[in-house]
Amino acid sequence: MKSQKNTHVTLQQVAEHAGVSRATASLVVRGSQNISETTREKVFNSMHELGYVYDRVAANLRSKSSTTVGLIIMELANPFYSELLIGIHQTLDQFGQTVILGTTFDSCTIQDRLLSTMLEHRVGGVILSAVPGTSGEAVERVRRWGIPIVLVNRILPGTQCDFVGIDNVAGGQLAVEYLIRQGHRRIAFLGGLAKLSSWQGRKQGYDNALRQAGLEIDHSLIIESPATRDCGIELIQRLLSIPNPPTAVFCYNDIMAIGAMMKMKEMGLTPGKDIAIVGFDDIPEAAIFTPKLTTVSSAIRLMGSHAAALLHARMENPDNEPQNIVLQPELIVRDSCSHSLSAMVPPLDKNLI
Amino acid sequence: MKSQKNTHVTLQQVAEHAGVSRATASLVVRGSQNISETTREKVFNSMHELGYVYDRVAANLRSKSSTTVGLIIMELANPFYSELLIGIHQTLDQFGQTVILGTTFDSCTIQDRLLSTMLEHRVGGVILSAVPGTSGEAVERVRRWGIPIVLVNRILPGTQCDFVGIDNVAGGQLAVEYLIRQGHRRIAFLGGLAKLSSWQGRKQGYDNALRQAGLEIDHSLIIESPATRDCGIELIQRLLSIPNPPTAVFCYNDIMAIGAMMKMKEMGLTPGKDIAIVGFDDIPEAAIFTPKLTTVSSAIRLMGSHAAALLHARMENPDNEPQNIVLQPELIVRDSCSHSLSAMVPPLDKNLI
DNA sequence: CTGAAAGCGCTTACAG
DNA sequence: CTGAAAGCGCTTACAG
Repeated sequence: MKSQKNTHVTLQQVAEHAGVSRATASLVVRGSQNISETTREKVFNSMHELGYVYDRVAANLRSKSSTTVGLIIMELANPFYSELLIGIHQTLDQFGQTVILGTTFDSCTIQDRLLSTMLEHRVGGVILSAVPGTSGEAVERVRRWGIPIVLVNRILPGTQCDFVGIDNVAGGQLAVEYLIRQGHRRIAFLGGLAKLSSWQGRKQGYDNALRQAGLEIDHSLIIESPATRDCGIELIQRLLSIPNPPTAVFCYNDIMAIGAMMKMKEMGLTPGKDIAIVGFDDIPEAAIFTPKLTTVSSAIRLMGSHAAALLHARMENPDNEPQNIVLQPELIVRDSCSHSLSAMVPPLDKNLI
Repeated sequence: MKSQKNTHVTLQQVAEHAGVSRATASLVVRGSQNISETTREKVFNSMHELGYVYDRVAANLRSKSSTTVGLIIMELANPFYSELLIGIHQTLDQFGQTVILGTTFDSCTIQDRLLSTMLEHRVGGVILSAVPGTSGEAVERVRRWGIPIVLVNRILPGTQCDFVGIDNVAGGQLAVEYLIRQGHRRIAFLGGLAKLSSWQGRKQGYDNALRQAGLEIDHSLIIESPATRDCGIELIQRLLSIPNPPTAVFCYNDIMAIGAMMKMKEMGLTPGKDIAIVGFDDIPEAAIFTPKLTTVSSAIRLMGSHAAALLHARMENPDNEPQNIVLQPELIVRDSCSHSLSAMVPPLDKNLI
């Protein structure tokens, strides 16, 4: 009657209206089996008539459950993370969980604050792409509360934890082997911070490929930097002005590769023709740039999807063994490294192949 | 002592440990002024010693408040929306609010479901980029629950609601006037769905600019479509094969413009030289593409930031007049439309300028 | 299948 | 500044 301004209808009121007890109404809302068809209908009718809205927050409090998951990433502006969010959000949605988002900008302080906030919000679990240098204590604090945590993309040494990531070694190797097959001998590894586990992996793959081809590692061709576009722009310039510049560049990630290619074009160079470029991640931008970027796919959405599934499994079964999911990368060949350079480089020693 | 597996510490226990009442402890946690320094310290010490974590969910339930905001957008894969999310998330963060995200994929059914979920989660407010064709009833249902709602980017006719968006008419006019000044006379308006308020605005701006220059509107140059990259690819092809093709194209948004330019390059055409292209939104990709896309900025992050601020203001002051924030667009001149075409087109009649 | 009671962890008055 | 009591909206046993 007086439902002009829907003053909050409670389950209590629904029960009274339907002529049943609160407990019964509660069972109906939660879809219990042991309720007669007629009772169920009576309750549903009352719900609709009164405009009832289930209060998940109250329910969660009482039953000590949770329908939210905390996601902590570096920043949204990086397409890698928005893709990751897409994957995570999509599969969490299927489990009826909603995500609470936090961005660290790679600051440990912010990450600590976010972790606290998530605990205060009683999240059912946390998906964390950890700031490099995160202490094991930080994740322990969360788990001591009985809140499961899965690490994504970035490994945390010394922590027994569910993890999902890409095989960076294989990825790096894939990229550099390809460049070698294209005839390149001087191949740079550009950008990324050496403290990141993903950098170490990719670098390892780079080393492996070079070594297997009998090529020497020239440390002047390996330059560290934050993995930003601007650094890509800056580093390629530096790299091309050294006495004996590389003919190919394996970039730490696509963002850097795109920065590098932009600068090259500005310098009058044609990426893929004058210098070969390979990226890592396969962000959407890689396919729209000219030339289209040859890159190693990180299967980002899939990674997100796995992270969500892993967390869900862990929430159901807290005491299982920690799982490690390592996705296999794939080389996506596009236009940023053609054969045209092979003429200028000497063939490999026969005995090495 | 037994804090191995931190069994949930409650405020009750903190109070006991500190030798104060529950009420006092509660006041301390919330930072009340009327507490003596010594009491405050005692309580804080106990909190740390016991490893207490404030339960925001319980607090919100009791005090009928909320620290979450629902955000409903079309999809995350569209850079426009991830930029919007960045703006919203950032300023909501400053207000201590966290966002619960939902994506509609432009389906009314999904949107209704999301709205319900948000209500069940007791969000303190909703920021909605509404599916075209959303009934006013849907937003009324939310507001009847006393939950404020702000519309972002897409207007909803007949709804009295806070709103923040861009001046699409001015934006369209800016773009087309620029093309006319560059010497173009046959200018297409490519893509977008006519049912979207933003399409109608941009189209209006297009009409205005043409009319003011004394140019006729040729309806064969106006093609509707979903605002996707693939449609951009498809439409440009169709547009260029008509008997008297345009020399310039104003695209509904940047995504379509990029699709169109990709196709043109594939066809051996140089965007900006053979045909001028202007986009709308200024997504990050616009600055990366070759040629760099000349476009109308939607000030996306700012829009998100305003939406968050508006919602916050409304939550504080539910009974104020609904506010309308209309951002002024800006033309970002880059490389996708040069002067080089001006030679091929006749000058404007003098009496029209 | 139902009802009465207790409780999730906090805040809200209100009397001291 | 403090304590005892009630209550936010729900779920959980448990006896019928």
